[in-house]
Amino acid sequence: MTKKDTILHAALKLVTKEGFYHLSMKKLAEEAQVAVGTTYLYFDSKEKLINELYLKIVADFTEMVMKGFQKQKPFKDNFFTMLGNAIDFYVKFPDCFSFIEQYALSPFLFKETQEENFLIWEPVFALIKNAKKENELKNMHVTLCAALIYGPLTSMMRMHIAGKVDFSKKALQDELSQMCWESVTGRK
Amino acid sequence: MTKKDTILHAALKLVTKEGFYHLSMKKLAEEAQVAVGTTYLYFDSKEKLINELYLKIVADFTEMVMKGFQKQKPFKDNFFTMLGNAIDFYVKFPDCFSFIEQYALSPFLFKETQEENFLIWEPVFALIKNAKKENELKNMHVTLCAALIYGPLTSMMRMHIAGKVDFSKKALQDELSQMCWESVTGRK
Amino acid sequence: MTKKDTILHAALKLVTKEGFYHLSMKKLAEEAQVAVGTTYLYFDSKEKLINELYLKIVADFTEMVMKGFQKQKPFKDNFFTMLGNAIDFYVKFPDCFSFIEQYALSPFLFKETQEENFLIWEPVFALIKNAKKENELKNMHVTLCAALIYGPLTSMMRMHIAGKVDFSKKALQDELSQMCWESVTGRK
Amino acid sequence: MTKKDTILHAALKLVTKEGFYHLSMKKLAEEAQVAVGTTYLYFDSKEKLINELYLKIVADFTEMVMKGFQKQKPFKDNFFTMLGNAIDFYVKFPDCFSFIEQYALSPFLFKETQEENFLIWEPVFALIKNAKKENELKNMHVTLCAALIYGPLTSMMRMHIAGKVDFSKKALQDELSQMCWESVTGRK
DNA sequence: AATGAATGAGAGTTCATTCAT
DNA sequence: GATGAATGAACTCTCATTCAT
Repeated sequence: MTKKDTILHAALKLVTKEGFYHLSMKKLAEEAQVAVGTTYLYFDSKEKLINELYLKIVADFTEMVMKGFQKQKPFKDNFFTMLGNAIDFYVKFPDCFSFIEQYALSPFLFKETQEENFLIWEPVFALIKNAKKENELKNMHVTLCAALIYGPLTSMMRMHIAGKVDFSKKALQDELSQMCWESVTGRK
Repeated sequence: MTKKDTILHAALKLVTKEGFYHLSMKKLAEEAQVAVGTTYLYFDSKEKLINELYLKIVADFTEMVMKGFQKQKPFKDNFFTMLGNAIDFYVKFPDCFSFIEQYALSPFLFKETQEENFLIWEPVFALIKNAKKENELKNMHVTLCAALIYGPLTSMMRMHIAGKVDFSKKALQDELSQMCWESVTGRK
Repeated sequence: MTKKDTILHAALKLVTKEGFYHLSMKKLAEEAQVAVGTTYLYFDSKEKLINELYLKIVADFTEMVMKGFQKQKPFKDNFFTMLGNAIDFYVKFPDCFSFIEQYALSPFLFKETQEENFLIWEPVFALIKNAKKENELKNMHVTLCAALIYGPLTSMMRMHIAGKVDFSKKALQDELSQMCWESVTGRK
Repeated sequence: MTKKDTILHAALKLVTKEGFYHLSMKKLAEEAQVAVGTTYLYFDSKEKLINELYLKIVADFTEMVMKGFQKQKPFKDNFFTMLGNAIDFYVKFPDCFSFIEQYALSPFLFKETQEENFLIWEPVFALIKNAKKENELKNMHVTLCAALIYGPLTSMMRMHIAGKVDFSKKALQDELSQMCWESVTGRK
């Protein structure tokens, strides 16, 4: 792991544990076991660091989610593949989920537009576009469809992290996938 | 409006506009058009202020959502009433939505347990309990059911606030309600 | 007791208990059971209040110490009378001792000259002047003589207040007087 | 001089000049010619700084006073050595005297017990214990004996600092020592 | 490249004082 | 006379950032 990655990793851990509000460059440096000054060799500012971390996580997430996606495959296959991938990613890396959510919700925290808040949604919209062509979905607004897929996932993750439910169980994950599927298609 | 409410109102506005991260007592006082010291006449600390605001919003939300709920009514009526109420509240007071989301997502921002993050979920769980007795819901884990109801709503609101969609439109709201209904019951 | 005295009394109590450093007008008002504003009806400022309290205590002390002093009486009588009076005063009103000491030691706390720090010494110097005429004292610098009388008394009081010794015991008080007497005169 | 010592030195100077009451971290930093933040690199808090300074001064004082003290020497030698040392220390470092006095007199200024107020008395009590074995002292309570030694010294120093007397004069210092000696032993 | 002491603006909070009631 | 809500300057302390080493 490069020193840059070590720092990003430490940032992720601290943000998850204590939140943006309590993240300080000193604590970050300690966690990453480097000097404060070292951080600034790799990142122009705290803000840039956070943004870079966000983009990295989104890229990882997107890559993971798209794994196995094939345009020519039936929509149903792609749907379960991608939703399954997303669940896997979040359950495996709850810190990433936690970070993304905090980032998305903090207005102007470390970003100038709200656009990038929705980068994480890209795969969802890609999937929907794919489905539309096949006329697989119930007739509804595209954002609503996205909300029906991504919303329950985030809610489950929040409860999982809070210890309200154990979302690492395969059965529960499958249940979510199935319910989402029925929800947007109306079919079993 | 009492001075205390003026301050809470200003806090809500600022948190929505700039996020927790940038909320300072000085800016808050300016926004509320009082002196810094005045804030401390009504709240022991910034922390207490934020917590109080959160509890107030949750109380308002809960009250609003429960309006029209009647145990003896058919579950379907209560479902559409409550979900409609929730949508109305959030669309009418997007600041409240934004605040609640930030608060819930911030680990240990100003709270020691994660319990209170889920106060906002109370009405949802109340509704589900109500439904269980009538055997109206698809067979699924209770938290999943809650996620299928509350998740899409929050996702829609996020997109609404980001300007991705206009969720103030009655048609779209009804669509969400209908889709959620189908999603958790499997019936039209 | 007039309201003014009530306030002074509260100030004395608080300064003794928590020290100048922690004395606030709000706490003072609470202790005196008046409104903060009321304090300012009787004293122009915190500073003036403290100064007035100091002068009052010094006046009380001086009056008490001089009680029974008579120029025509033998020096020895006056010596034991006055030193006894001083001991009585301090033991009876340890708060006053504590206040005076703090006041005297705080450079420019609430005063512009150091002169008034020594008002409390007046009776001592008066006594010494009285003695000089009678040629009763050992040959020594007048300030040293004052120090030999007043110094041990303050030291005993400090230890008394700290609980190191019980200076309320008559035997110990008499011992101090006797030792001081021998110390400045060289006679039993 | 290390930066830490520079800061302690500045604190001592300011406390002497303006008193605890007016000591602010900003003024302290200015006096020490460092940034405010720098102070906090060396001391956790104002409180800790003050306490550390106190302990340092007491240690210096004690070391200085004990210099030349030898158990096997006659008590008289030790008495004059130690008292002379104490006088020297205070006359040479009146700021230290001033600081110690203020610290000792401030109830709960920055300390939780009154115990440490008396650290400065340690050498005095050590000396007395030494004397007791040799049966040199008049028969009196041990605290009274301590008061007869340390009390006049502090009183002289107070008057010296206030400009009432010039205690830097060797003759006056010797006079004090001699008077104290006679006072506690009854012998010349 | 790497360090961490140093910086100083800005944070949350307190408090002597005022003034409309 | 009496009140106490309101003020804002000043307090202690933090922290993103810099720079000499």
